[in-house]
Amino acid sequence: MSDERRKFTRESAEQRKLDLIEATLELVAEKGVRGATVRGIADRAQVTQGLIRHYFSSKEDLITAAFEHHMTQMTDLTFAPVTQVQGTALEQLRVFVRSSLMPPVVDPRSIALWAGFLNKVQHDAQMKDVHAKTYVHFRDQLEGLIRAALEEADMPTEPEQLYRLATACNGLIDGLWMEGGALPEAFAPGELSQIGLYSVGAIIGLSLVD
Amino acid sequence: MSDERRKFTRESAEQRKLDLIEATLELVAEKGVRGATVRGIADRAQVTQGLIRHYFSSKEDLITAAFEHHMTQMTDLTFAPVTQVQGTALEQLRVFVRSSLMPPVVDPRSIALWAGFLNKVQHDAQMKDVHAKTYVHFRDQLEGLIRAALEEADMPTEPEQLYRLATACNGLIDGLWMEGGALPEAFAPGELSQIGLYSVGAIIGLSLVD
DNA sequence: GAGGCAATTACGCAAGTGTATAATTAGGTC
DNA sequence: GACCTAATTATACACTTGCGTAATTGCCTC
Repeated sequence: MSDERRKFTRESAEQRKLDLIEATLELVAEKGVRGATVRGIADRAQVTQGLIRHYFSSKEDLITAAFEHHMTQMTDLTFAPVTQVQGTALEQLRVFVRSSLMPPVVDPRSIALWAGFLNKVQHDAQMKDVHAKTYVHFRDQLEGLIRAALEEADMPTEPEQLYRLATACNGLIDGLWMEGGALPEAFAPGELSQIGLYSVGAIIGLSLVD
Repeated sequence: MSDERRKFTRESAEQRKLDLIEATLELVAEKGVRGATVRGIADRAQVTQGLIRHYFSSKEDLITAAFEHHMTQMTDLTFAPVTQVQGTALEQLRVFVRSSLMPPVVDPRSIALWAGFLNKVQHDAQMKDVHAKTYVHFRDQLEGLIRAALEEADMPTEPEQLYRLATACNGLIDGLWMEGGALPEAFAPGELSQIGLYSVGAIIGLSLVD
C-alpha cells in the first residue's frame, strides 16, 4: 500500500511519546495548560486524540511528562556550554552567566512555558518538587562556580556569605532572563549578557568583563 | 420585604465592576485566565453570570480590565512606601528595594497573576502595551533613585552607565521577587530584602545595608 | 502471504464553555 | 403607594472539553 493511501504509520513508543510531548510544549507555550487541549495536541502531533490516552493515562499525566522533559532540557541547555570550557574558574563562571542570558535560554517561548506551567507547579506536589529541585540545582551549580572563582583569587568563601552571593546572582540572572524573554525587543543582542557579567562581577567582587 | 427574601441587592456600577474585577483576579491567580470562567467569576462575586455581560462587553473585556487594575495596584503598592520617606536619596532607595522584596509585593498570588496574564500579554496588543509601560515606569523610577543616590555621594552618573545599573538592579529585584513568590518556603522573612539591599549596593557601588 | 495483535482511528457521551435573549425585581420618583 | 426603568436573574443554545469504548489497520512473525 502506498504511503498516500496508508491511513497512519506506526512509530516506536518513545518516538510517539516524544512527538506528543513536543506538541504539548508548543501548545502550552502558546495557550497555557488549559489551552493545550487533547484535540489540539493530537492535531499538532498529527495523530488522533485517542492516541494520547494510549500513551498517557490522562491529560494530567501528559502535562507532567512534558513539564519534566522541558525542565531537563532547560538544565542541559544552560550547563552544556560550561562543561565544554577548560579554562579558569572565572572563565567558567563567565561562560555560565553569558549563556544563561542569551538565546536559546533567553527566549519568549521559555518564559511562556514557565508561566504556563506555574499554575500546576503551585498546586501539584510532583511538579512543585521538580520545580524546586531544578531551582536548587541551578543555585548550587552557580554557588560552586562562584566559590571556585573566589578561591582562585584568594578571596574569602564563608558559607553564609557564599549562600547570599549565589542567591543574589541567581536572582539577577533569573530576573534578566525573565525580562529578556518577556520584552524581547527591549534589549539589543548581547546587552543582557553584558549587564549580567558586569553585575555578577560587582556582586561577588571580581571583574567578569573583558 | 426583608433582606432574607430579597433575591438580590443593587449596587453602584463602580462597586459591581470592582467586585467582578476582584473575583476575576482571584480566579486568574488560582487557575489562570482560561480557568477563570464567567460562571466561576460570577459565583465568587455572588452574582449570576449574566451580570458580567451587563458590565463588560465580553470575558475578554473583563480580563483586560482586571489586568489593568492589578498592574495599577502593584505599582501603587511598590511606590507608596517611597513617597512617605523624607530622608536622603540613599534612604529612599533603601526603602524602595526593601519594600519591593517584602510582602505584600512579594507574594505567591502576585506571581500567579503575572504568570496567568503573561499569555494574554504576549498576544494582546493592549495588554502588551500596559505591561511594557509598567516595566519602563518601574525601571525609570529606579534609575531616578539610583541617580539621586549617586549624585548625593558625588559619584559619576553617565547616562549609559546609569541605564545599565538601573537595568541590572531592576532585573535583580524582579528575579528575587519572582523566586520569593514562586518558592515562598525557601526564604526566611526579611532574607530577600537583606540580599537585595546588599546586592543593589554592590552593583551601584554604595552600601545600602545598616 | 496469512494470521494476530498492538497501534491507531472512529465515534459517542456527559459536563462545562462563552454568549445571547427574555423574564423578573429592586429601589428611586412623582 | 403605584409606576418605571435599569439592575439582575433565568434560561437556552451552539460549541468545546476530557474521557471511554468499540472498530479498524499497519506491521511483525511464521
